[in-house]
Amino acid sequence: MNHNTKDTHNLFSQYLSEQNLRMTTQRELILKTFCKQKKHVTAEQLYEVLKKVDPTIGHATVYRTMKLLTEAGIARELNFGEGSVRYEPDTSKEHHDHLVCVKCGENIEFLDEEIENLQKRVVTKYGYELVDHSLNLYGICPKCQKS
Amino acid sequence: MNHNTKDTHNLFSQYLSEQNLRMTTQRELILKTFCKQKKHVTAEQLYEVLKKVDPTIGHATVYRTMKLLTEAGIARELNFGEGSVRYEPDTSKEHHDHLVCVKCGENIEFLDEEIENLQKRVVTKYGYELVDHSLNLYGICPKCQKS
DNA sequence: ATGCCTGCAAAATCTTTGCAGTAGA
DNA sequence: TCTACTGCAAAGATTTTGCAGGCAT
Repeated sequence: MNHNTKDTHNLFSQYLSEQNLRMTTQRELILKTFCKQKKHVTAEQLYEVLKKVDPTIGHATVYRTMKLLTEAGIARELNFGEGSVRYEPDTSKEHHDHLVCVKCGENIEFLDEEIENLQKRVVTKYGYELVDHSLNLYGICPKCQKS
Repeated sequence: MNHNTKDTHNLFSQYLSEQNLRMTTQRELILKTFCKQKKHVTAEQLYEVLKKVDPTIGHATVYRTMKLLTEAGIARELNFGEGSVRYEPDTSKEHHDHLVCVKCGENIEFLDEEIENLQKRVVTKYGYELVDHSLNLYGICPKCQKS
């Protein structure tokens, strides 16, 4: 499920040194905390969690580090149209899309090979080179249908 | 292609009176101008166009009206992760998804019945009731591949 | 007249940036 | 040591809200 923290730490260290950047205690802590999260978090939510561990940490550091983690391929930005970006671990090999409940926010990750293949077909048809894609299905979950 | 302006005007008038709201000259102008746009516009871009016709129009009115048009089912919000929301005419009967070039922003609308059906299958599988969905494919267009 | 609507400006969010001091390698 | 990194606060960007006056019904 979750990334193995050691793996991502190595990945991040490698990315940083390639870019002539440094591993710092803050970046280590942010990565570790991010990987522990069970849900897709916003930078702000992650900041709130981090403050409990290290009250001196700053907003900007969280934002800057999440950007780095995204560039390193460790995190992935999700946009559900809420006004702020959410992040999930980016395990490229386990790509998936999202089914979000518009009432309670419950969030299911799914993967449908057929949809993936059809997407590639569309892209090819127009001569594009696929870089990324985002498929969000918005609905009402079984619980919310009852209430 | 575009909505027939008269149709949307009637739709909007009807929606407004249902909600005990009023048709105003500003709302008429915003709707008319929005329908004329060939590309997906942000509220800010639309405001810039509107200012040329009516220099007294305010930011807030554009934002408020686009929200109303969305509720009325005439406009549809698109989020390509740019930081601001774009709007397109929402012709529910002609639903489509988007293929966006990450370099030049060129934007192709497409519809793939098979993908649509597979989406419904996923939603049903999890017991959800489908409300909406958004599929964005990001790639590099043929022109940008060459340069 | 009633009360919705408008433009303006201020506020609210979310995110980025400049700066002076701090700390990795 | 050298220069990237940090926290802070200010600045940016987008969108929302409060208000006093205006306009539709």
